[in-house]
Amino acid sequence: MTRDGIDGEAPTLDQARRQVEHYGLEVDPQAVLVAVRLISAGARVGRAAEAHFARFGLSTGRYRLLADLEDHGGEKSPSRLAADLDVSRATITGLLDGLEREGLIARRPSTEDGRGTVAVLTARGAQRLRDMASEHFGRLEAMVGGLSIEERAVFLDLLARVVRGSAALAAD
Amino acid sequence: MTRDGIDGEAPTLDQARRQVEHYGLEVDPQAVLVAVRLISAGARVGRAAEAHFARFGLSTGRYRLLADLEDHGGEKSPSRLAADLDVSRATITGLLDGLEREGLIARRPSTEDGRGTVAVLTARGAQRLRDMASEHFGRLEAMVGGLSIEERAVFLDLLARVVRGSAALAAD
DNA sequence: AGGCAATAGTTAGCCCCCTAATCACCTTGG
DNA sequence: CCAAGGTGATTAGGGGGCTAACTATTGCCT
Repeated sequence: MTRDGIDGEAPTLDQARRQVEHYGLEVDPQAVLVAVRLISAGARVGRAAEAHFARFGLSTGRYRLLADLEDHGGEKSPSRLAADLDVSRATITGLLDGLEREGLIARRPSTEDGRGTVAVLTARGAQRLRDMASEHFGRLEAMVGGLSIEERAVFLDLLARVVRGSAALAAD
Repeated sequence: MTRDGIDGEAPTLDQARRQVEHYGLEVDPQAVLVAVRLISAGARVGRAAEAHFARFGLSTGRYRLLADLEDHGGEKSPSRLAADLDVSRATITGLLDGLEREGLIARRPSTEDGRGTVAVLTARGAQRLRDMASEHFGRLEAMVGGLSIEERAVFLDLLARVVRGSAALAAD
């Protein structure tokens, strides 16, 4: 498991230790390992999610947008979507373009703001969500099936704290 | 903290419950929440990492490649890099292109395989790693600073198991 | 009222990652 | 010994995300 070259994906404690020593730093190798594993895990999970949504002709971003729209009654402005999904407005434009091309959402001008637009979930979009719901949620559940209820609670807590800590990466 | 609209980023248990109910599924909302939070956290951390590496004129992928190269004595074939970093060979080609353009690595033809190339860490590349080491590792350490030693160990374990579970997303 | 900063949305250009297809070279087996 | 299949690397084309810059509209403030 700590072998080299075979699994080739998860960074090891040895690697972290070697690096820290190589530069003569006084940093805890385990802390580095946790950080590196999290970054690596994030990428892996992200790609798995992308493959998952591809089955339904969607991507992670497009699904999140659709689901958020539905949860909000089927209508929302792009700016609001950007804030709620925590991505840039430009990204929302791109996601809406794709979803509109497939007829899963529609854009209509805002009635109360001349600059504004509102994204509307179409019947087709709602249908797509319905069609995939069972398999989608089933797989999500299976993904965390290896953890007990208590472990899940602990994981949620730790994850939230590390995510908060990740601000330290980008700070300044 | 479970309020809506303010933090606008982390999905809530309420949302998960609403969705599951909406489709009349027998799925544990907490399990869904954990999965969704993980996916969302992965994206967030990934973007933070990208911003972090941008400070040094690198990206996550480029840094990982450089670090792996150094840890391996400064030389490795693209295929080997692809396997060890767990990305496609095409991605490695792109990363090497960028790094070569900046003079951080060089490509030279393999001596024992006419098809092969080997990526070599240049002095400039090694220097770049040295220059950023202190800040880089310091920030990584700060990122997980909110967790105690024991919590880090627990987190590593849970993370590994969830990542293993993420195969369930892409399976079939 | 008139000017000007703030906001909504889009566009353009960049990087990362992917898959599929291509070309070159290696290796094996009839 | 040479054809066929395998492997190394690249290219082409796609999607997602970002920032910065641009257009249009709003709304505040003097």
